[in-house]
Amino acid sequence: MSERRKPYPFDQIEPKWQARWAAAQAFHAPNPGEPGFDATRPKYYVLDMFPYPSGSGLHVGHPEGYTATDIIARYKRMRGFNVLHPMGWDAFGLPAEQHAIKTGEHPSINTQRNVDNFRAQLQRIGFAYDWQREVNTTDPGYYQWTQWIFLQIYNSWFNPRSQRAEPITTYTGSDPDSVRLAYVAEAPVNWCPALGTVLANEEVIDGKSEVGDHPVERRPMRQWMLRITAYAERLIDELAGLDWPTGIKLLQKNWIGRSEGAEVHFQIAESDQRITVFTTRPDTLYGATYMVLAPEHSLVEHIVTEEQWPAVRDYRERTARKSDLERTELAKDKSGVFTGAFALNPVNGQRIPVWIADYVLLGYGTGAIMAVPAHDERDWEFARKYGLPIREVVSPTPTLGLGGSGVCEAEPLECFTGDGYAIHSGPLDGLPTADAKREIASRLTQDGLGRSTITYKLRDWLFSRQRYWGEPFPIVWENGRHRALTEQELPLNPPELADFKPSGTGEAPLAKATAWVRYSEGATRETNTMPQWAGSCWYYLRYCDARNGDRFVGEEAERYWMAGSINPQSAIPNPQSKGGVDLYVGGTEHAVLHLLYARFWHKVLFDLGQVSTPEPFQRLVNQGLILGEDGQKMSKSRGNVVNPDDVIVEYGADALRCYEMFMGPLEATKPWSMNGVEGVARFLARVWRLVMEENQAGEWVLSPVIQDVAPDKAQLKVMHATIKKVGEDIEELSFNTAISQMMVFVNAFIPANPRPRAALRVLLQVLNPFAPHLSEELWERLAFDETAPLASEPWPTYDPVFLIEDEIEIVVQVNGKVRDKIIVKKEATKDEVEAAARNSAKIAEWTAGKEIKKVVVVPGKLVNLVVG
RNA sequence: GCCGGCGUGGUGAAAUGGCAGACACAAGGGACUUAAAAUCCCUUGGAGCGUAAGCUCCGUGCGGGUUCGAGUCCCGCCGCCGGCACCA
Repeated sequence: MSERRKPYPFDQIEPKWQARWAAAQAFHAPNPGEPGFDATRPKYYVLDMFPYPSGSGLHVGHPEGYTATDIIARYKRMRGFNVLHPMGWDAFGLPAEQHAIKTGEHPSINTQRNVDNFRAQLQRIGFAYDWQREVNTTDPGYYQWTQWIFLQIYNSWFNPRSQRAEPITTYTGSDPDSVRLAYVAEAPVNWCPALGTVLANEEVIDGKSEVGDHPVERRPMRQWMLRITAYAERLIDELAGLDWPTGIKLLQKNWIGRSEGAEVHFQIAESDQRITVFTTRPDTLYGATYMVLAPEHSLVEHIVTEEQWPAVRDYRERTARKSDLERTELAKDKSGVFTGAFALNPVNGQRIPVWIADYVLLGYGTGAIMAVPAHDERDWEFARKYGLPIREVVSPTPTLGLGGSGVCEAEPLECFTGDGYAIHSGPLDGLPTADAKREIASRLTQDGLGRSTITYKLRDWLFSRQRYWGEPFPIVWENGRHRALTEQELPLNPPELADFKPSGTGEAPLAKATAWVRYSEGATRETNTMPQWAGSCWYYLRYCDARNGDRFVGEEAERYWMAGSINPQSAIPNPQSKGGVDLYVGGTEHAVLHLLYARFWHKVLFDLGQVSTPEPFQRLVNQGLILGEDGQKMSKSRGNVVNPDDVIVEYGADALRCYEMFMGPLEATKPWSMNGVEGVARFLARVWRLVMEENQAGEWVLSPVIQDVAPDKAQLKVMHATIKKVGEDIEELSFNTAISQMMVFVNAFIPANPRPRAALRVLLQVLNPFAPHLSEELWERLAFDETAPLASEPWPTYDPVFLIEDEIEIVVQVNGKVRDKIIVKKEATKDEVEAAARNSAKIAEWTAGKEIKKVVVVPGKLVNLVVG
């Protein structure tokens, strides 16, 4: 690209202001107790989802959300808030480790390089971050506290009576290890051979790893788990008070998957064993014609008959070998094997066969079901395939006279899964489904055969990884038992290694550091590391007090930034803030993982009295995806990735910022357009030329048309309308329309001669959050304030008086169609407006010879004449 | 299959139930210039009528409904995008 003249010298003014901000620490927010802290101002905490500093640097998707929060941060500062607006790095993760495996270079070196690059890129965009609060999850001063929080979790249990986490010392049972919020379990896990590690359910997509798309198989392994299921109820209920998009709330709700139903116990015939099932349709109990256990269910070996053993064993092995992917792919074609055992239906003593089948999952409910093929699609399909009986017990309509059970029980022709009325169900007959559920549950409870219960899809969080580049667990093993390190032993640093490869056996890379693993005579360290989510579960808390060496966050700082309270006695939030992070902006990809995990950790810390709000993020906004110029998702392979650095070189950081916001609504998915960037750059150049003009020598000098004259009436209206609209639009995160309004302003003032200084002052003030470099530069050149930068000016106020016209245009409609426009005085009464409308010659034409049946007058807006 | 979200000019989009298309992009025309770039001005939803100022009709995915009035609210479809998916 040939060097062409810049429409305005952004290449000089942007680095100049960035250097000044850095030198002055212009956007540092002091904590309570620090010099410069102003306790009279309310707090505003505006947070970005911190990035993983990848080797490829920023793409234009990053600055979308970051610019939105930056505008809010700068605006709220001007509005008199103490603004917390920090940035940091989610720097543990697989790519750095894989780079280390390839090159032998320690992952911290590569990570540091990437972090430096990301920081430089963000600083070139001119974000108003408080860089003194920068955090890095791989910094020992940070992960020390990640490990510390893990210990809080490890040393707690969930007391079902209080419904909260309590120190493990309050547990009075015999086996505290069985109730800890962090525990070890031998469980079938998602093992990914290619990555050499296990993965959380959430990290497995369609049977393949989310990272790298490698196949994943089930394998039983000893793993650390976090008891997030204990919080299932609260994680759902407490969503209600949050200002989150309803879609995200629903996603979390569905992920947690609460379902109400009942547990029912079935006795195994000729055995002392019993099977407990979970069902949401206990009202169909009379229709249970067989049972199914998950193939891996521990009861299987106790009940299977000798002659069925070979078939059962064979089926179990085949199932175990199947990856999740195969299990999903084969979902359409159900398979199973009869165990040879029979169970007794607790309500009628009927003998029904017990099968195993992989359409029943070990991890959900009790891992066993009663099958009611007449009223469940899956059971229906299975029963048809294996010729099992189908018994109808719910009728879609109240059928009178067919109540007598035992008679006339022809198999139904199709499966009916809706609600209806119980039939062939003894005492339930005739009851609508909801009543039948209640009735049977109370009967089962009375007879000790079952009870009402609630089940969740959510599983406990598999929290260990066989990786090098993660937080080591602050745990040692002695005589087969785990115990916690003391706080004084933190941070526990990972060992130096020459080779970062996983062993491939499922043993973690840390196991290779034998000297490190040996803790003492007879005690060894845990060799797993924590997943990447660990560090991001609490980084927003660390920002509140990022350099605190004694605590994960100082109490006073936490109380102020999270609860808005400067009262040491209580955490009663400031009425201006609902508490928590006031605004959190990030992508939808974190809707269930990060946001659920972080809420869980926060609630544990809240229960333990470590933080003062029950929820971390009060308001959440998802920015939409930015597509490539071709309308496709940006990717290296498509070659449609836009690098913000290139945009800055060509058009400047302010143009990048403004274009990102002008593209469309923040939450919408929208394609990039370089032409669009150019259009916004043109707007900024017009702002520049509103103040500056080029002299004969080609130098930029203050425009002589700028004079200290009073703006005229029309100009005042534009000025005040702009202050009003830009302010309101920022509050609503409607940045694209705010920029439109500023364009209207500029279009109105470009022809003005003389050009009133006062008008320019207003424009620079409202433009500042969007284009901070340009507006500061012009502010300085116009010398509006010799000492203070524009960024610390208060937001201008508007006077509605200037928005009202003396005469207003009224639309006159006939039968809802616009037929004329009339001008009336602003104080005209309804009757006067109506009279004026009737007086219009055009209207007379349209209403000639017709009867005016009705007149609607909307003051200041329109008159509608209804004729017939 | 289930649950969300979205359908408006050539394009990105705007519109507390009250003039559909603000603001931009692209396109076309003009001014300035030796020329180009930059800049400035004008036209630009579709169809039709008029020499002209202008006027008329149609138009927000499709079909109904509520209302004086619907892009906006309600019901039923169609299409696209995202999430979940044997969850008993």
